[in-house]
Amino acid sequence: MLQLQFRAKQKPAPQASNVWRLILSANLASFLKRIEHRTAAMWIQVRTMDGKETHRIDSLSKLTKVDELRLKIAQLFKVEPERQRLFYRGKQMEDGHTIFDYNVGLNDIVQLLVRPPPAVLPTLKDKEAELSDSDSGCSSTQSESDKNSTHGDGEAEAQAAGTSPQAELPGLVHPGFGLYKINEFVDARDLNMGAWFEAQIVNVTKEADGTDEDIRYHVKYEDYPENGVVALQGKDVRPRARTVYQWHQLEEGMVVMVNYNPDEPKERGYWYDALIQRKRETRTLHEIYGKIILGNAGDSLNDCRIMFVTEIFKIEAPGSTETTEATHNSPQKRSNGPDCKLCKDDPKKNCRHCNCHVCGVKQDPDKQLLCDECDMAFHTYCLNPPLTSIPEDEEWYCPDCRNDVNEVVLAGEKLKESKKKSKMASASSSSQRDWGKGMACVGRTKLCTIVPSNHYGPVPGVPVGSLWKFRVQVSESGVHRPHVAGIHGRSTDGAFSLVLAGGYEDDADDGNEFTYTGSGGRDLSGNKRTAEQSCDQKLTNMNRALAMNCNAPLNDKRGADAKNWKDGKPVRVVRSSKGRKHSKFSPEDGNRYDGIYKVVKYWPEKGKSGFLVWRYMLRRDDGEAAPWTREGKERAKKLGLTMQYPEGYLEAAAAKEKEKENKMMEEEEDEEVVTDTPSKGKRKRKSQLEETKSPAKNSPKKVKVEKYKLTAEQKALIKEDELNRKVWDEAMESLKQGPKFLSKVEEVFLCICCQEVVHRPVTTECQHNVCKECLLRSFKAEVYTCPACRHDLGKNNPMNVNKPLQAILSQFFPGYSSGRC
DNA sequence: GGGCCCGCAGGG
DNA sequence: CCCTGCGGGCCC
Repeated sequence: MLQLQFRAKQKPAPQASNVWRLILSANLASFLKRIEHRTAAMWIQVRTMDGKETHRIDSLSKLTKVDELRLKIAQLFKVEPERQRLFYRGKQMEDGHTIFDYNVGLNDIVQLLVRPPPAVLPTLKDKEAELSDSDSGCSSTQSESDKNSTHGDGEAEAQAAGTSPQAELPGLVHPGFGLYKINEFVDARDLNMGAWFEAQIVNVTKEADGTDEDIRYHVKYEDYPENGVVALQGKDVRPRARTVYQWHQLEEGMVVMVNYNPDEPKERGYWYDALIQRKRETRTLHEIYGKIILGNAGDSLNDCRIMFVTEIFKIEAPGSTETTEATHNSPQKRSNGPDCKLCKDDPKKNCRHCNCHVCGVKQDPDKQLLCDECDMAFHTYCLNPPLTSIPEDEEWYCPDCRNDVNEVVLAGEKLKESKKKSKMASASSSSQRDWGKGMACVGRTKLCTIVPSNHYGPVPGVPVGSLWKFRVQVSESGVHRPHVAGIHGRSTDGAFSLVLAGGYEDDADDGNEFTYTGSGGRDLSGNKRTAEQSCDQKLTNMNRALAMNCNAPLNDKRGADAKNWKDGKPVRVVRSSKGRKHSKFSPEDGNRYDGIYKVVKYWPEKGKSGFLVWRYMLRRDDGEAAPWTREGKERAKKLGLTMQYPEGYLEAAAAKEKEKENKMMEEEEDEEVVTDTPSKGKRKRKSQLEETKSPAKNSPKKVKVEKYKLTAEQKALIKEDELNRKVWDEAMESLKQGPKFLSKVEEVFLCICCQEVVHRPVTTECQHNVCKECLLRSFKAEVYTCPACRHDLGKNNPMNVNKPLQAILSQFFPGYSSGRC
């Protein structure tokens, strides 16, 4: 069964480099000390299409150009830049753009497809050469067919002139074996590119004593008569696709046939099989992302946006053509399909999509200009000012596209600038500064799903004393989600968490109790995140949210004191090492979760700045010992709580360190040659590194982790869940790993469809757990098999919710079901 | 060491 | 969509 690569953010297990392995086994503490203030820059993963080879590429910036990336790839994969085709989320990456342009995130995977060596490339024009990388010769260019379908009036002609299967309909002849009859309309695969084309069986043959596998179907491709007749095996032929899925029938995990263009992902392309990986739906937007299956070698493109979601076909089962209606009568041609999806080609309807983009009126097609950028049509007389004649230039851009100089410049390139990006500071700023390295501007690579973002109280599995190097990791853990902001909350509800980072001098902290200052009252112009206090704060937004936690009616004039402070809403508190200047309770490094606090009172006051600020007093109310107490320290030791770094961060930092050492060595050698006076200082450094690398010595102390303790009730529920005995056995193995046990439970009870912990779980007879909701969706789409293993579940499956499992999961992850059906 | 200023996430 | 923000790395 295929393992879904979910959300494209799921990271592969890092492949520890040799350097790293050595360093791991050496003196970790001294190494960390050395790199702790060194930035790891940015890193990503590059993987070959077949998934067989993966390398981490270090020392990148988001501003690194694709060209430079190729050089690094060339070193690691031994593939010349010219032969690298790089794909990210289905887009082919082109030189001249940055990896930021393609939205490549930290530790994301870029796919590498290796072109055949230049010698075997036929000498074609550029565009065709590009296509023929994978093309076997079914090569009318795609752009050609596109053009046909955009010229409204030429269409009828083109269709009439094309092969019309209806015209002379030869009868079906059954050869006596095989699944398809002679003259039957089928889809046939192009073996090289993996796409499916409409074809017709002209003959079926089999060797005298051959088996079914030896049957050859001789087909001719309808649109490529020049290819002649091709003999194909059964697996490369199938009944002509005839069922279009409705939007609601599509779901993650289905394998379907879609139209996709690997070279121009936004354009119409060929028909490929695809595994649906993600389905997104908002009020205005329907998106499907899938893994495009390219060829026999198993090559595939991950996470490709399918542009034509209204033309997703069911893959017909082999030989399922007994109801020969569809295959005998004129099957509708897919690629030439005229339809404007908006007006359904109704000639009486005005349509701004397939006709004049200004008036939509379907008249004067000969006076409609097509924009070379957006492909929309415009009546010459609808333009402002109107054009009196057709312009002579080859290219013409409509007013919308022409106004934006950037877009025109980019036209014809592989990447179209997104509106969002064009509004970003980096698009307009002329600054030469490289902001793209390190952790300042990266996004999350994980999302906490075990509690919703509006969850109050502790996050299950995250003990007091947990320590993260960067705020973005605290966000990923679910403890404090905003990247920068100090308070997370909703003004109509309350605050969920806050961070003490010494941002406000007024604040005082004695561990169990601290005062905190609200946000706002600062001038953030100039794209800043913090600034001097420059006007009064108001009790709105996050300030109001935090006030809502206080057990007292809200008062935005004078503040309020809690009646019973412990009855207020709980706030998760994180202390950052930045608070050290003012508070000795801050951690030495990173960000530490210190437990639950409550708002005792809040009031407005004139701050040191002279402006009014809102102030809050919070007091600790948590059963777990505070990290700075002796008990808390012991507990942290038992649980093995150590600084957590982003995945791949230390490896990347180690690699960078090594690179630096190498460079230093080179320089040193140069010096030696020239001056013959080796620098002792540098020599010393090198030998220190060798020491650090040498194994055996100082292997890190094994920390004994406290076992995760199950309550009697939890034990009973697990026992009651007999259907999952094996799964629980596996999970219980992790009890000895303390808090990691909960991660294990999360992992083994992940729903294969939605990739979250199963909710209202149905345990199938094939021993898999799926959310009832997900299973219902599948059945609604008439897919009656197990989403995990495709075992037939039967149309009338009772879908009983596994009650003990639901109960135990709710205990481990309280609140995880909120927001789910 | 200190000023500058970037994307990202989240709320509204 | 726009606004906000107790990060974090660059560059002087």
